[in-house]
Amino acid sequence: MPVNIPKGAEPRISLMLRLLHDAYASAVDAELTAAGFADLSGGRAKVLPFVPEDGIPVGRLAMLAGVRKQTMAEMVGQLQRDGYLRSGSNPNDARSRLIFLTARGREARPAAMAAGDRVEEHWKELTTPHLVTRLRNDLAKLLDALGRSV
Amino acid sequence: MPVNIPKGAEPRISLMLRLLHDAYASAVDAELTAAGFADLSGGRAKVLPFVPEDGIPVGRLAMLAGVRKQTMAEMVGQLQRDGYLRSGSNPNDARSRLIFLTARGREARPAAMAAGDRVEEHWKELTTPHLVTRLRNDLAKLLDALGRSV
DNA sequence: GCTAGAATGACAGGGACCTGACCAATATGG
DNA sequence: CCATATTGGTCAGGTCCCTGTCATTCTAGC
Repeated sequence: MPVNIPKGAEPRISLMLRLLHDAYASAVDAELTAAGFADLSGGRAKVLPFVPEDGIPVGRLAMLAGVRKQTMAEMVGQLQRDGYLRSGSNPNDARSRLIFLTARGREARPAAMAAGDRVEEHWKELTTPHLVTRLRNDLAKLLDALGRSV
Repeated sequence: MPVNIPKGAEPRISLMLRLLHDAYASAVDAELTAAGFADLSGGRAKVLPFVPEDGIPVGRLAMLAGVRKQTMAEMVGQLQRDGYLRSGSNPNDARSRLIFLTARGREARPAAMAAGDRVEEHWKELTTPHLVTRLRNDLAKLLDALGRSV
């Protein structure tokens, strides 16, 4: 449980962003464990939804998931080791390899996709659907204003 | 520059929280560098505002800053190495040592406090003051609902 | 007084990200 | 058609934060 900060003066937005992000991540982990994929941590699980049947290169996957390609390469490596993904050669480009889902990966994918949804649903129950929707919109607007298209 | 994610379907709140947090952190770093404290990273800078004249133990500092005491111990170690903090013994408790600001620390403190404010100001200019305030409130409400008092 | 439990913090290790420097293969254009 | 830029990926290293475990010290209840 990641810290309780004392009631008092205005907390920094930065701190709240981090705490909320951490809360999200551990909630996703809990969902995945409950769904029988305990070895699929939140960080790695978010990769699966972006892997199409006909394969995808690592760099593209990184862009979709919003991380650097080095990070994605590491995640994909672990997911391969754990049997969720496999890689094959790319006939159109000898530099890159294509990443595919394995049978286990296909099994886990719906759970991975649902986990995030469940967390957001839970947040809506804890507060109001409106608040969560507004939060999402405000985050998106701010990121857009900062030059990160979302 | 931390990734541009493609316009498209709903981005996960989790992703936006992380991207925004990263944006905040690098903006703070930029402010601190501009203020002449290039060796003071955002992570460490947030410690200074919580160090009172009469000293404070590491664990308490951790609680105030919203991190684990191990993390704070590490940060304090670096800040000591870089001359922003010093530690003395605690007359009331032989287990703990008290952390104090050095002259350099006292110099840096206003900059550290201002940096976060400046970033939030900038965000208000980029969007609207109302949006940022609302975001802050919504984050606080959600954290509260999740059992993290803020 | 003395001992059970709480609190302070140190040590060891891990996870999810990042930047920078680099190589290999492809695409481009003069 | 060959020099150059671009793109796909890897290697090395760093940041910020976490958990778990352990020794030391303080504080109450008996």
